[in-house]
Amino acid sequence: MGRRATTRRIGIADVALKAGVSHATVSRVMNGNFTVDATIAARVRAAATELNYQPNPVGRSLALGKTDTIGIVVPDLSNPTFQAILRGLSMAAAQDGYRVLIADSSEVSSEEAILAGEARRRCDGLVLCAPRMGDAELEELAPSLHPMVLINRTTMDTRAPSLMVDYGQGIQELAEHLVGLGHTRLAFLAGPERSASNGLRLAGLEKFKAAHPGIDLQMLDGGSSFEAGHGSADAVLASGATGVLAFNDLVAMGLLSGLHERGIRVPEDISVTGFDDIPFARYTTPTLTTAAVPITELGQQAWHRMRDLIRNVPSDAVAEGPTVFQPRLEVRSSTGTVSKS
Amino acid sequence: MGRRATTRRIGIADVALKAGVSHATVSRVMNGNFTVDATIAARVRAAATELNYQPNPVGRSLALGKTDTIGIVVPDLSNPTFQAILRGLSMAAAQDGYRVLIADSSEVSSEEAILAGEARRRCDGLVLCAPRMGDAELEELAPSLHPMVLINRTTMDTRAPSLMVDYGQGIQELAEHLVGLGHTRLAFLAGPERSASNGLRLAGLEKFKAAHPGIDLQMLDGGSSFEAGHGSADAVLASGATGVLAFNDLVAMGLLSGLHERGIRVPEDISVTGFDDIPFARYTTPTLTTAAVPITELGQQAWHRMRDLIRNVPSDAVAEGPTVFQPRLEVRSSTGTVSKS
DNA sequence: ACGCTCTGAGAAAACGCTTTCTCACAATTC
DNA sequence: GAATTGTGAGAAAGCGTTTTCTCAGAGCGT
Repeated sequence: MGRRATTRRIGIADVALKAGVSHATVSRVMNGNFTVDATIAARVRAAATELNYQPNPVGRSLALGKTDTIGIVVPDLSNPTFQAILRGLSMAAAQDGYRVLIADSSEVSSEEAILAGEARRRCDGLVLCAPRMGDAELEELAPSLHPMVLINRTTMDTRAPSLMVDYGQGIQELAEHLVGLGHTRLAFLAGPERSASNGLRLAGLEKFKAAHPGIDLQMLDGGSSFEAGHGSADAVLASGATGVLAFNDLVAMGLLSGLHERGIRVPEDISVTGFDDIPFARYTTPTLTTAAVPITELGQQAWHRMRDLIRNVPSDAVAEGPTVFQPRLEVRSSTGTVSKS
Repeated sequence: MGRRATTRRIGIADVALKAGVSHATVSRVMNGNFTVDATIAARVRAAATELNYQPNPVGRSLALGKTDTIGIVVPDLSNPTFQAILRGLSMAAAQDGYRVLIADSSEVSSEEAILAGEARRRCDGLVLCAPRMGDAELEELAPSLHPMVLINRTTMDTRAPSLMVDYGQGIQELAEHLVGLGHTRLAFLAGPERSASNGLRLAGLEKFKAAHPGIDLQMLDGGSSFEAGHGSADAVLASGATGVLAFNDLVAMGLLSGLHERGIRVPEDISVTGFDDIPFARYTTPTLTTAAVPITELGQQAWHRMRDLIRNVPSDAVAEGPTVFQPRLEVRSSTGTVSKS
């Protein structure tokens, strides 16, 4: 029996005593159950407001079997993409009276499973962003995590909706855009090796290569951060490419900065593209050509799917298969026609 | 009928049954209470792992009177500053096994009080970022929110630690920096009228004016966003100022962009400073001179203070008065010597 | 007047756990 | 050998709600 050191919060019993009724009746009044006589209800309400009574959510949760809270597992809270997902999710959930609990796995993918389970148990559902988690592990975990919404992953467990971004299509459009500007030597600054979304980009680029045999496309190791992009400047220059597809906007911005330091002009000497269209992409110099992903909206959608799951909306009333978000080519000024040299 | 909708989660009773002991004993074993015979403990543990038993956190919370969760109220999750605080807080709290619950007030300050109370009741403590909340309201609310840590606010309730950033000092240093470069006509792009941190900046600038009677310092209405800065470009030009102190980095970046569009060179024609040193500040063109606030560290500190509160560390063992973070002048290339014109 | 349904409110049983209480049994002491 | 300690585990009492069960008493028809 947990004894609180601090002054006991006022509970339903205090209100009941003050109103001269049983706590059952207080509960009924508080929950708008109308099988209570109007005068008594008024008396209870008066007592409640006078004592400033607020029901204890933990007791409530235990009795109702729900917490009005959903969890989100993110690999890295400093990444603008996950920040945006979190924002969209949190705002949409708040509209329906739900709160969001954060579980940041700090890129430690070995912790992800435990973290996810922990968070799930505390909440009514889980949004999982785990780009590095192995397929097998995800598959094994999925049933125990339901209700769950997946971001950029899929699973055999058909109960778990997936929200995907078509990175393959987006990167192809960016590549096509560069080709349209006359570029024939391209380079892709790849993201983290094991990242699922990097895989999708690579697959897209394979298709692109098949469709454009004449184009030279080199693969360069990169990363997913500013620093990675900044550090790749020399490798990019060495590659001789005139058009560079960065893994994402962060990397592109780092690259922009690295090239600037070396006196390379963008887009006159080299064209650079990003991916995601993070808020800052339109304010870089030059402004960044990128593939815009409606990421806040994705966060919102994640909540809507989750809501359907929680409310047990029959699955046939809901789109089956993953929901795919199409990136939109956003041409700005970091790309231009190839310079003849 | 296919599968049963209600697959009851396995609870302590199942483990007790399987191990042939009472649930009290299971609880003892799970909590490392050593008054249990070793062989029985082993049997219980075996049963627990076999059934993959995980204690229900809600039941646990109710019994223990704690949730291992803290809440944070932020006015706007899209603001990089609050994102950074959240990140620092979340990571530090995670180290000690605590999770963070988000309550985004979406700048609706009328909702802040209810939101804060709601979040507080669900959690063991609350970190409050409410720059717009009225002093009186905060004062009234404070006792009911304890344990609480305040960001950039103070209250008479001495139990609530405050973490403050010395915006006044920071803005003075930036102004001094500009004066040192030869600027005599300055402008301050003010933030939101009712924002507490804007007030601190204004107070700092008053001191600055007193110390530098010869300097012309104009106050311009601005805001706190990119768009606000972008939209102020004309007003800035009209002011004739050669050095502009923007409310924060976001505003500065917007201004940079607006000036760029108008063909104004920075820092040759106009010097611009920001505030905060958000991650992107070092990647703008030109890179942004700003006052660096150790904001992630502030988030971390917020947790440490909260932890002391929760653990009931005697207040005399802890620094009294608000903890003040000093911004550090970060000179980059958006400021330069004044051009003679 | 007598049984009948209805209404409304208290008593009590969940919800899933922790922890105090209690007591049987074995191990010590005089 | 009886009284006295320990030891360890079950029974039960919380924690603060919601909700089912139960049952007085009022209103109605015959």
